[in-house]
Amino acid sequence: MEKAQAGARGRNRNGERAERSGQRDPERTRASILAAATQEFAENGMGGARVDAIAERAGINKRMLYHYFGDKEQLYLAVLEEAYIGIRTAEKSINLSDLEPEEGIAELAMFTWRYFLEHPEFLSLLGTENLHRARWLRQSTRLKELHSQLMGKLSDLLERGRAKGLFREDVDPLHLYLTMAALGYFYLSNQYTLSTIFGRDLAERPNLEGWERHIVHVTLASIRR
Amino acid sequence: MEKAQAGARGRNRNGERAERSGQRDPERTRASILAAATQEFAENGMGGARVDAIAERAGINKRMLYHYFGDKEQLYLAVLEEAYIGIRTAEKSINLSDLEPEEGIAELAMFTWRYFLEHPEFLSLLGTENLHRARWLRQSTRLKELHSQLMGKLSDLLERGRAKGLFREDVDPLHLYLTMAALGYFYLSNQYTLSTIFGRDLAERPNLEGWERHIVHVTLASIRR
DNA sequence: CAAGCCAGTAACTAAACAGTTACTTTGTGG
DNA sequence: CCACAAAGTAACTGTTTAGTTACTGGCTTG
Repeated sequence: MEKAQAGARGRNRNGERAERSGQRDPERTRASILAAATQEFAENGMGGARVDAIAERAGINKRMLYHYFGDKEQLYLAVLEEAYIGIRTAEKSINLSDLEPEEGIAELAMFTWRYFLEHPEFLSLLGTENLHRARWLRQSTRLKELHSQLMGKLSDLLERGRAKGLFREDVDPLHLYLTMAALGYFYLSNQYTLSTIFGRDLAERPNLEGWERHIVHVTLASIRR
Repeated sequence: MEKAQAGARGRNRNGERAERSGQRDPERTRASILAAATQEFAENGMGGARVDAIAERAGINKRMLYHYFGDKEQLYLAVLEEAYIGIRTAEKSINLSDLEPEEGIAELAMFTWRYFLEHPEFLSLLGTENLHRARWLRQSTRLKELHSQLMGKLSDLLERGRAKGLFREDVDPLHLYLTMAALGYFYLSNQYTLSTIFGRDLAERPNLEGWERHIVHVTLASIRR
């Protein structure tokens, strides 16, 4: 740990070299491989991604990729893990305790939508992972321990809304989560076929804003008494 | 046309041979290649699908595949076109004129859900096509002419419901269609990662039935006055 | 009934691919 | 300051892949 840190920030005899991005930097190399792999896997899927393309994108020698990650499959798993960690981390920072139940639900619906909108690579990786029936996700002990923060917040809001007589008694928090996620995921992940078939560009600003309002409306309508 | 028909049903001098699956049968060969390719592309995506695997699955020589379809990409396009034709054909056979507006909407929501449930290969092909930003769908003149029957039926039901004062005035038929489709698509296409993460098998009968009821409920709740 | 076209086979090819070998360079701790 | 470990490079290897070549066998039409 200390060794890596010393190497990374380059405190050597003559400081010049290290400051200007020093020739060696394991952490930066690892990070750039991971970033390049995320792009490549998101754009082409597991079957279409090319190890050589990842190396080129990362500006490193292919050998390094095997040095840091083992093989293509382990690299893919690292990418998937990082993507999940990203959304789970973002979920943690939401604070709803000051909000009324309806406002809180609306906030969570918008959070999910906006996260999907800003992280198309996450949606794409989910698609690839599901094509393979969660083969790598199921292998990952790290990810199986990483529970969604959203479910707890959702259950809490449902309880508060129920107590106020606003929401129905029998709402399943999982159903509520799936509803919000489904509306955002489908619109974005299928935007290309949908835009082509309906002759209407779903990626245009007004359409995106209209769909965000729609998600909030549908989500709330589905749980109200 | 007449030539093909004569060849297909094998009316030759000595009828025996032709009856027992005659050695030559262009239409059957073409169909079995298409069926095998549909499976292979659905299971592995465009990047992961293997031409040799398709030939083996179809029980034909790889040469025939190039003979009938040109190359891998054109074969994929044929598979995609057939898949869309399948759902559009099924849509045509729905008759809603005898139903009340709410019943009709519920019927369409259930139709969409059940079609997705019974045709996982269609969902998978959509996923692959969207990964590639509708690259092949956009090329296909056949598919761009093949409009969804559902939108017309939906608009009609919305109009009737609006006239009866049941539905809101400002419902966008496209939003309604996307809502129904999103709820079905996401649940099924992402069932593997979702089941893993939430520790609850979404493919179990009671869960599937519960989700069907949920789709109908949400869809109707989203348009009611 | 023969001429020619279409269905079908097997073996091949060139390129792309994941992964490896053998080597050099750089930084650090004893 | 040197020994050793980790970071990095270039060129290679065996395999898999899409697509082709050169051929055989069977059906239909004039």
